[in-house]
Amino acid sequence: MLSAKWVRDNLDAVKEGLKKRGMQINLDRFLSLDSQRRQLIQEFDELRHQQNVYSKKIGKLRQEKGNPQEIIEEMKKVSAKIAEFEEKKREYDEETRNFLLNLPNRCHPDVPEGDANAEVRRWGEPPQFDFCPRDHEEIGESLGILDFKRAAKMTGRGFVLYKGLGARLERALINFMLDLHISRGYEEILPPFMTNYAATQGTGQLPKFRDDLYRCEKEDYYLVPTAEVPVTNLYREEILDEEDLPLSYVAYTPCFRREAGAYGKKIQGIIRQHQFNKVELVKFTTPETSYGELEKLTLEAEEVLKRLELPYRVVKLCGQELGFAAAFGYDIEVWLPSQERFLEISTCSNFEDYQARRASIKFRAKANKSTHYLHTLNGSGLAIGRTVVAILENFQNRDGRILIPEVLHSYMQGEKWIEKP
RNA sequence: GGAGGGGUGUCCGAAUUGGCAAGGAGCCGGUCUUGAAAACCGGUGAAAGGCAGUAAUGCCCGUCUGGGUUCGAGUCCCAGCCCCUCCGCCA
Repeated sequence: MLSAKWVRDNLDAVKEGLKKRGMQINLDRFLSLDSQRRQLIQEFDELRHQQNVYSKKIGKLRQEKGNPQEIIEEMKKVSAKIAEFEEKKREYDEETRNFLLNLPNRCHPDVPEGDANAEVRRWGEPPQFDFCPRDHEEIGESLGILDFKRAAKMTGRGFVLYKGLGARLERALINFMLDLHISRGYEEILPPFMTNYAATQGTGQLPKFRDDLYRCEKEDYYLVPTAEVPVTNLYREEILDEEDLPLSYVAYTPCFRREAGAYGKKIQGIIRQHQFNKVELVKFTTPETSYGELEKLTLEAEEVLKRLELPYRVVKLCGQELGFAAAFGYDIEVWLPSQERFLEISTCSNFEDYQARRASIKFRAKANKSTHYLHTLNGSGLAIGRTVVAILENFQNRDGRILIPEVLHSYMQGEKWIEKP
């Protein structure tokens, strides 16, 4: 979140960000609340000061065998007043906190105006077919590697079951991506797949996006919607050394999302599921280096598509598409032959200090040992299910077989084709 | 799931019947030394926050977390979290 002080001092930037995001939030209400709150704090602190001074006097008097009864009577009144103020202060603090938790991050000046993303670059050529390309759902079912009906039977709508070479392809992709990122300097994390309330609030999913999460009621634990949540919370409430930054992590987790109210052709098959696999990249950096690191992280995610020989493009996210907690971000979109469009397969974001402030993650500066919030970044590298979609569609043959990308052969015990058994 | 023990700074660790949160290690500087270590001297250290102020600074908060009792809580009471030991269950 942003701090009350920052919002107060940077009203124009906050307004600009809200405008780009197309959001309406009443800042005047916040401002009057904030000034009332500060007035209250001053009076409250003054009373506390009085209490501290006189309490010491009472202690001293008692040691000298004097009678402090008169002061005690007087201080009872002060104490009662403090209790009153405390109640009010709690209300103000709560209201301020609620406001700030529901305020999105600011927008970086480079975030495009309007409601359209801006294309930055393209790689590869969409494949030309001398037949009508089928969509992944049809391909998957006809090859017997995807089973939606039986997944619905054991769980419900929005789940899928991978079989045989389909399951092996999914698993191969997870390992291929992890190995690639590890070889390029990322450290692997295998985190818990559930997080507690504080952690889930730290990255911005709570309280605003409560309805998008699966919750274990008894423990108040949340199934992770992305590895970003546990991995960013690695250092919650910690102070790191500047020399140790940037830190780069890669983590595989399944992701669980309720996705309430999403239907339609665009998200058919395994494009949007309640459970999907993802390999995620997370970085902790200093404020000075975060945008440079975002470029590197994005290229890292692109590298996966290059090696899989899948055509894609990169777009700069406009304010309305930008995540709630992000200040700036790119989408990587892979070519989808059946729909003749690009499909989002990775979002790479710089959260600046928004998550760090929520989760209280700081670093100690080398120069003067002062502490500052660090910057957090993340990006999918990549969403596994959608990568399967892209492979099935882009590498399909007239005869219904699927050519497995060469880099995956060693991960699939030499299999080169997915075909009907 | 049950029983017991514990949580104070970067680390170790005190604080009596409730009354200014010891001491040590470390860190920084110095003396000594060819250089270092050791020793000695001095300094520093209770996070992070918050409020006021141009600032120096002042004040509030702050002993795992949240409540409560009290003029006053590290200390007393209640609830919770985490760690350790033992018992039960268990892939």
